[in-house]
Amino acid sequence: MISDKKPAAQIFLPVRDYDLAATLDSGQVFRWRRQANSWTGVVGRRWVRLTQSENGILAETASSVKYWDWLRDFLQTEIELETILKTFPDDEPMRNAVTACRGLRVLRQDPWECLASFILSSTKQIVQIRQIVALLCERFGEPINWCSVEPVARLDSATDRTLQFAFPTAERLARATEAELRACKMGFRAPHLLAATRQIADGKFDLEKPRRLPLAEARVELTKLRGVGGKIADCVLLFAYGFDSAFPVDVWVERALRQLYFPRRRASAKRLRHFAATHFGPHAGYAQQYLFHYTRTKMK
DNA sequence: AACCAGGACACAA
DNA sequence: TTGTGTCATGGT
Repeated sequence: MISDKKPAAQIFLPVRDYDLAATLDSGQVFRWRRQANSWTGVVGRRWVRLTQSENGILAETASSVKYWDWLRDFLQTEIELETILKTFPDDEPMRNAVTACRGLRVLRQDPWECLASFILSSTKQIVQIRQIVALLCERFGEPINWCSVEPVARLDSATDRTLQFAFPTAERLARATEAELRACKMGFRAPHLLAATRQIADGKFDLEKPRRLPLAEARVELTKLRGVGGKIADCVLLFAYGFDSAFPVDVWVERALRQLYFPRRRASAKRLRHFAATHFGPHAGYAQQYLFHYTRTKMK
């Protein structure tokens, strides 16, 4: 296993209103580790360390890099956050969420990694999803170049080994057995992941197709995959395909909607869906992420 | 020590 | 259409 020890390339991405911590620790991605005010993770086949500063983000990679578009795209540093925030409804819950989570961004992930990760997410706490994904990468992922982390700044010494591997490809996972997957602690999600993986590896499902469809059709398409219902489809549509109006409703968001918008009323599930689909505007998914992170962290 | 977690699915009424 | 049981696993 090759370790360069020191980063081989770096770039400074100037950006304001970007909160790395809120973004990387808000349940969109599951492979990022914090040490001091740096975050280490893997994007595609690249080990990356990001360091927040006042005027932007310093990015360092273990391998040499010529172009950085893949990272700007992943981090979404080029978008005008202010423009998006202005489209949010001007009500008190939304104002509180935005104030509490200023600088939170919706990332643009690889569809396969996002899809597989969220198939593993059902009725799991985020910490546990991280564990499962870590095991999956260590056991089935390709080794990549990485840098060692300073022991002094290291808060989580046992877990950075997983960042020495890329996220496993669908082709590799398709050759795994259900027992091997269950050994990664994913339980009843193992047959789901395996079936979906094979649909993709066998070419029966094209992960590029949803990109070309309107939201509603893309959603139907994704739910053809085993283990993918409406909620997980919405996550992938929002976090990977860039459908900003996709609105995932998990237990936290449902709780937030009932609590913040329908206190002391027994809003039906149908009414809640209608509210979610109409109240939050063209970037509803973005608003959803603020509500999710807000209720999960700030409202205890 | 119960309770709960970024659900999906098959099936009932 | 809405409601139930089931499926594993570990943190709090």
